[in-house]
Amino acid sequence: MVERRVRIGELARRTGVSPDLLRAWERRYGLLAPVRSDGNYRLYTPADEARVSAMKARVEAGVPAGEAARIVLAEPVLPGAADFTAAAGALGTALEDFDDAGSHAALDALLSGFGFETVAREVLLPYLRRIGERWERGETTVAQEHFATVVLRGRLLGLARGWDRGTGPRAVLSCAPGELHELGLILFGLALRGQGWRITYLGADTPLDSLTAASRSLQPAAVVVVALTRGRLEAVRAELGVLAGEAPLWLAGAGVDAELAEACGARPLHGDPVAAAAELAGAALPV
Amino acid sequence: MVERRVRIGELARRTGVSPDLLRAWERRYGLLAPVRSDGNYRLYTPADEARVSAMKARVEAGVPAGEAARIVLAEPVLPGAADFTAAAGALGTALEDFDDAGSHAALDALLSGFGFETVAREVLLPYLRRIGERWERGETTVAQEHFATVVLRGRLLGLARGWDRGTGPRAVLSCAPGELHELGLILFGLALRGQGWRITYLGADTPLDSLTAASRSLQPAAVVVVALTRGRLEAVRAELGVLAGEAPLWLAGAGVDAELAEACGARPLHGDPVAAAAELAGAALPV
Amino acid sequence: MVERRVRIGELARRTGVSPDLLRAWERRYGLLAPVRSDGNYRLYTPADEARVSAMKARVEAGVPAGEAARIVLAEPVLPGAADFTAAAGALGTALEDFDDAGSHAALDALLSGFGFETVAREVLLPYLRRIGERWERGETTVAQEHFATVVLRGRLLGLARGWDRGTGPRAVLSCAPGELHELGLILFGLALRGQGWRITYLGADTPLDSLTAASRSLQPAAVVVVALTRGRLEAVRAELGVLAGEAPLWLAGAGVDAELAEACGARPLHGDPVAAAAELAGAALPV
DNA sequence: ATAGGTTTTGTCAAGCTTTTGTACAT
DNA sequence: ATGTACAAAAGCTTGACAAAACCTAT
Repeated sequence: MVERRVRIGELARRTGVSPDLLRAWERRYGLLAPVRSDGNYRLYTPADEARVSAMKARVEAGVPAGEAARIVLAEPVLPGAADFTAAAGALGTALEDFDDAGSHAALDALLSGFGFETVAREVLLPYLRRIGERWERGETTVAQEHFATVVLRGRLLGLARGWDRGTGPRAVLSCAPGELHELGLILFGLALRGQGWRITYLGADTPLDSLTAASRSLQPAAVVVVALTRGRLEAVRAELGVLAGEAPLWLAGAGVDAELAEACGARPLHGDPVAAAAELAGAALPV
Repeated sequence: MVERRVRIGELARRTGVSPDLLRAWERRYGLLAPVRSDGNYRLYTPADEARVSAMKARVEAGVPAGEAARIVLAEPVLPGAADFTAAAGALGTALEDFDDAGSHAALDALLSGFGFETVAREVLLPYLRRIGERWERGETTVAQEHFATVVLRGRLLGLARGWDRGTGPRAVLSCAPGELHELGLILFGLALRGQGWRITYLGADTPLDSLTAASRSLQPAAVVVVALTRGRLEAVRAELGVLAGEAPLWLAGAGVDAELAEACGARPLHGDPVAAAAELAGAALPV
Repeated sequence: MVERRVRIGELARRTGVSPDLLRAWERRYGLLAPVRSDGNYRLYTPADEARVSAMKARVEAGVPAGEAARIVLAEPVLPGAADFTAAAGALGTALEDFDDAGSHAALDALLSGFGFETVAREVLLPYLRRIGERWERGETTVAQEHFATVVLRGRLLGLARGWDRGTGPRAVLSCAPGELHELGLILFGLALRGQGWRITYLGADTPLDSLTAASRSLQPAAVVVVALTRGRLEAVRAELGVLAGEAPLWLAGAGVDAELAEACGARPLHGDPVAAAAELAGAALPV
């Protein structure tokens, strides 16, 4: 295993603790003992990052720095998977570090210790939200977001294997034409699968006629179209209306509102993907 | 295989890294070792391009260039395609070595690459069969088998989480009293879940009154009792008869034959757990 | 366990009692006896915070300060949590109803909100104790207990994933031959993992030769054997003596007493699984 | 409650070194 | 293409400082 090591400035950026303070914590409390590069630069590992984050959290909670350091140092270096927040933090760190193996390990720990819905709601959705916000503020690099997306999508699709089998009601899922963000849609599908539904997944940027063809051929109990911006749906408002005439159509995502849904003859889903899946499962069955 | 090779300008254009910098990375960190053309031009392969992209992504994420190069060079050029037999072999080795984490990693590789039913049929069932044969021949249990059973059981129960949700028919699964081998029953449950059923799992060594109580409370579409030896079932033949009177009872495992099942008023299931699950799903639904 | 301690200002902010008054209560009534830091600062524990809150509530209710202090000092310190009891109750209900998914959801809520050790101590151990008492009184097993045990076991083994990784000392855990109650052993393993140990888990009903083989192959810092009844251990007393000769052997569970342990050349562990893990971690390390 | 002294802790400065992308001459 | 050079950015160490928080005693 090759350690991912960063210098003090990067650690400072990631943790929000200034380089000066990091050095002070090292000098005064022995909080960190980074190895040095040839040029005598400090090199920090992800475990160090976890320590600093823990320290910072305690200090912000009002614990004196010296005490916080004592506590952090007394804790085992490797927290067991039994610790939810630690595992969630490890996932974030691994994704930031382009650490493919580490990301998978952290996800494994989370998913084997906790239910999928909890992991989705408490870890994955907040992470997606954070990426979105950072992207808006221009803080995250394209490469980083891309890496995280690829890792998560691959992993979630792995979980999704065989999700179209069984005897439950069937749902056909797609992103609106032009809409490329599909992680939320996959989470939605997995949550719905957890309720016993069968999923037919068409993925990102699905042309409306593909969707209509699938709908005609499968006669699903629900057709779901997701869009993060309103424009994507308005552009195909007419076709959606046609589709709604022949299948139970649901619209989801931030680009949806009640007015638009009604205009299409569709029904809106609300909230995050996990909540929306519960809403659909509750509402569609009695029909 | 003839490599498609490009010159430095083209590589720079593709990766967004200037030619000067590419040369600097080669000189300082040995990141690349391109072959030379007749005119002493550098010629790069797709693997080189992958290296440069990985390097660039890390540097943009804040990792110092020297560190990034060290990491990129330490990684295998192409992450080996998941090879089924290799992963299966790794699983066997890890289980022999009492290596919990290694076993999980191997199982992860198998399950993320090949789907549950394949893994069950090609790896887990043969393993169970081998244990069963040894046991039949009266060979003393090999020490590692105990560990392996515990690891696999924990892992499969992890896959099983939430398997009673949904709208499908419900099955209540149990081992006969005294029967401790439950791996097969878990595989059976997972295969049945794959068919859309809901599973209530009572596990090894289930007292008959526990089973009867669960059956009354849940009114399942099937109650399944497993035993590897005939004696376990004969010992509770009377109670099984009572249970069969109030619920659809199925018997499975090597300890079952048609005569015994009939005598109890139950129906037999045949073959390995995956096959038996298919049989139950096919036979129980039309009822 | 490392205490989280705060200084007087933070305690004042948290309780709404001024630093001056806190010092006065200490001087006049001996309400608190905080330890001092190197620089002679007072350091308060969460128990102190509970005391101050109780004191404040009484004073505001009109009780004279001296009287209030006397009452508070006579009371045991117990921090309560309403959220916690609600989630614990939901778990109990779901387990009673054979509701697998509901049980997992309740466990998710507990584990992600309160941390493993708290949940173990406040929910799971009392549950085990209740089962144990019923069993001792010879009451027939309630059907639900069987289901509950299976669910909890699967869940805890999920949390245990990867618990043999890391660099800490290694422990090999097993139930004595014939001993089928393994929930306590898993809790013990998880608590020990929380102390930084690596765990190799052999589970219920472990033949002595399996245990010996694992011990020889892994050379652990501790081998632990659990039994709830004394007979299980006496039946293998000779083999335990041999094992104790080649590895540090510890015995735990209600079936252990000092005399028996000494006769085997082993050392006894006391109290519930979490306490026993702390005992082992404290005693085995200096060796 | 105030006064006067001590401890804690985040921040800064000066002077020097290392890293790393880019530039230029041959 | 090669080899050398350069300069901006980032780091290192030592030492110090000052605001906030805390102590005791009156």
